[in-house]
Amino acid sequence: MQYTVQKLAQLAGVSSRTLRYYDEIGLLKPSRVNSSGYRIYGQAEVDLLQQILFYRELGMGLARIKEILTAPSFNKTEALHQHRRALGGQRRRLDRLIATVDATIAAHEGGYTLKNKDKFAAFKKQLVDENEETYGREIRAKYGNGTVERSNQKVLEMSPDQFEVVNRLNEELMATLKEGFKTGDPGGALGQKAADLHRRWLGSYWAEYSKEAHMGLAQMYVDDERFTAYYDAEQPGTAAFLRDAVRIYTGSQ
Amino acid sequence: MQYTVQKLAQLAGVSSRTLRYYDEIGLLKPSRVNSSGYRIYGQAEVDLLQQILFYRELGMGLARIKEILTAPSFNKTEALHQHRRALGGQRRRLDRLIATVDATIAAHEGGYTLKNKDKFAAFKKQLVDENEETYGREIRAKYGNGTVERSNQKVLEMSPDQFEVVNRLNEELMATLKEGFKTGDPGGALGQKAADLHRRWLGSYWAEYSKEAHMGLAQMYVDDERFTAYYDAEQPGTAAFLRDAVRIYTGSQ
DNA sequence: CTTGACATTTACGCTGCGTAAACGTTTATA
DNA sequence: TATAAACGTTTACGCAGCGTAAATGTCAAG
Repeated sequence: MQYTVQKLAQLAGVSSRTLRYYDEIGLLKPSRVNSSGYRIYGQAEVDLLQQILFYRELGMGLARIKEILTAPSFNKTEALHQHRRALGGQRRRLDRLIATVDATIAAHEGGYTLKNKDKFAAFKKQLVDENEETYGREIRAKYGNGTVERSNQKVLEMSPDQFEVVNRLNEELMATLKEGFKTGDPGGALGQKAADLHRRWLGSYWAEYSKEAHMGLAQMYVDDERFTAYYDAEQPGTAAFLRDAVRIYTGSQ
Repeated sequence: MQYTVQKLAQLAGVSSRTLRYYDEIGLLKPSRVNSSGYRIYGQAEVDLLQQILFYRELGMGLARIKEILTAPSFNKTEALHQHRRALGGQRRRLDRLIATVDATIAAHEGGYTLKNKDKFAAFKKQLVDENEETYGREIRAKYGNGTVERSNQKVLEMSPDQFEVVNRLNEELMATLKEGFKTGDPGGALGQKAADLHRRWLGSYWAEYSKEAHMGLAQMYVDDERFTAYYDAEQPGTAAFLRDAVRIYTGSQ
């Protein structure tokens, strides 16, 4: 059985351009080329193409497929395992994305559709209440009722967009802290970046900024075990690292 | 607060190239350009960049992000819903890929590691046995013991690679049948492609091919309700469509 | 005044083809 | 048999989102 590009393309359900491309990169060469320069494929090439398409459907790159299929000694099983790990990573990433999108949608729907307007408000209110319940007394004792009330008010007034920014800032802060902690130097670039992010994150909650208040809050992260637990969740010592970074950042003492 | 490219890049955790690119495509322009041509960004740009990066992390394209952020009237919620649907599709696709890779790995490990050599063999044997149990009597009655034995033997001798090809052929056959069925024309391109795929799929099981045997098998797909159920699973009438396509393909009657 | 660290623009490279242009070959039809 | 339609060929740009030079200008420090 002999096939021209078009025939093989139709048989395999790909475009003729694809076959020419595979020829070009040396992935699938025709068995011969006739006197007019036409590519002629035989049964062996059909079978090989099936294999190529199989691996392609698994989401593998053509270069990888070439390795697997052309080097007979290539360890296909190991390649598959590696690919499987990559896919697993992709899925975890996707799941995270989906969760975030869902949360964002919930916030938007609450915020922008009149029908569910209260939903987002309730969402934020719950956040404020939770915060009050968890940290309220200490923060009020330390910063006074006015500061806390203004902070809560600021959260309640946030638009979904601002809310996103805050969440992103927080995520970035945590990531920077994680990296910075590894360096062990709160005065280093990462430590100071973390302190700066923390200041900006704080700016989303506090109406006015002062170095003293900033430093005071950072100190509380170490003094109050509930804060410590939050920041040390992934890596013990992170809260202290942030406190030290903020101390340097604010130039305290 | 004023930032140059590098500063902003460091602050946001992206490369300066990225910021220039965003400027180039009009996604994020600096607040001003100084006399030396340096890009200067202000607080507003920092905030906008945060939003851009937020949507980027959701896996959105920059063009889409531009729409969302530059057109103030753009329906963000709808865009998010749409994106959510796309992500859902991606996850379903990923899950399918992962299942296939896992199955392939199982076959390979059985086939190639000595330790689990029997596993793949057992896998194939089970397939043969199941087949025997389900269709054995009819097929033996129709084609004789020899044909069935040789078919079973062929399956048992398959390498994992051949196995993959067969599975892929089957998938392609089902897909082509599904599309072809919509056209309602078993003599059309898709119908005949399905018949050809079916022949090639058959070639993986049967030692020798004959038009009569091919046609006979296709007829059985209609006569035997277990076959019919298999092919009609997604769309009733598919088995008959395949029978008709094979009738034309083999030039029977 | 030099050095080094920044900034700028221009432009090619990567993946996996789609799509078009410009042109030769085979096949079917008038 | 002439011609048109349907195929084949090569060359090459385009897509997304930057990475990575290369060539060159600017700024702060020693």
